[in-house]
Amino acid sequence: MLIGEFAHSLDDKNRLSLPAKFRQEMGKKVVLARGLDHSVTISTVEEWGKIAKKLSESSMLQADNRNFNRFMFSGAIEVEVDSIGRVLVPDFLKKWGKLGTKVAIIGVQNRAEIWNEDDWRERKAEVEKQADTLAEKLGQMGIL
Amino acid sequence: MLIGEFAHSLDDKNRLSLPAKFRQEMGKKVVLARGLDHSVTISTVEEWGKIAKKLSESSMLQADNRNFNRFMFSGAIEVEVDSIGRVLVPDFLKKWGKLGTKVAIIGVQNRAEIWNEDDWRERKAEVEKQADTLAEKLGQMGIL
DNA sequence: GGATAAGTGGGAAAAAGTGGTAAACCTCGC
DNA sequence: GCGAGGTTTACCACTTTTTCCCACTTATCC
Repeated sequence: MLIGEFAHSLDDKNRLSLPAKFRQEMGKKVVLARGLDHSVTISTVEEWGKIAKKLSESSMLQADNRNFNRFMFSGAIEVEVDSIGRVLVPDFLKKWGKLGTKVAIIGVQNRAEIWNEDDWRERKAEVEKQADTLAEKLGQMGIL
Repeated sequence: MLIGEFAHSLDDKNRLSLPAKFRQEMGKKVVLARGLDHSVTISTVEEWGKIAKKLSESSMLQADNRNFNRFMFSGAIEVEVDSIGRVLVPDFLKKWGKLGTKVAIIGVQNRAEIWNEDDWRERKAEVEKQADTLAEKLGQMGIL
């Protein structure tokens, strides 16, 4: 389980250190891909395999699906984690995530997400604003 | 698994470097063919065999299918990958894909596609615009 | 506060991508 | 049949990008 939030930096060679706490679980190969809301996801190869399988099950007869699959597969890449825990973020994902030097890496269950630091801060603030509502919901669900 | 997006160029001898990440999987012979939506596909010989098999199994009774099959088979060509990873793109495929000097090579699971760089950029932008659809599709597939 | 680990940065070596040259081949006309 | 012209193929060379390794700084843990 990947949890926590980390502020890391993308250097001028597009290298990104994975949080030390994630490294063991991630293994030495990970898959970077487009995520929702212009985030960049980091998954294990296994997790990505599951996603790829689901994607490939959609019909190729519809133009919509073809383009969607092109978008998802072309937007992903398998990268090696180097000897000290860094990965290379390709340009097309850097653009997708609007990533600059400062990024946030957050753990979300079985994947991690990379965010532009400012975007993440805003998003987090919004979520926190809704914290009361959230607590209420959790209460209703009997979780708290 | 062929994934990722790469910007390469088609030189004035119609030579195209395959992305280094694709070379091992592609082997030393590949099949170039007409793809849907005016893309040019690159497949391994094995993958092409599977596609050809499916095509040949489709009903030959319908005139539509017969013509479609003629079209697909006549447009496919087996080419050698040279010693440094390049293939020769024949003129009729270059025309089919409206390929100029700058092209995008994208991995789409079990095949790669060659696109005119501008066409690909536009197509990608179209998908990106539909953020709602993106979330919806991923949701439907149980990816999120 | 010292030791260890984590994160960042940079330089040298290797590989990838592109462009070009020369040799082989084929075609066509004489 | 032979040679000229053009086309194709194989090989070589250059430039840029990527990869690998090492070093430094900052943070963390006893």
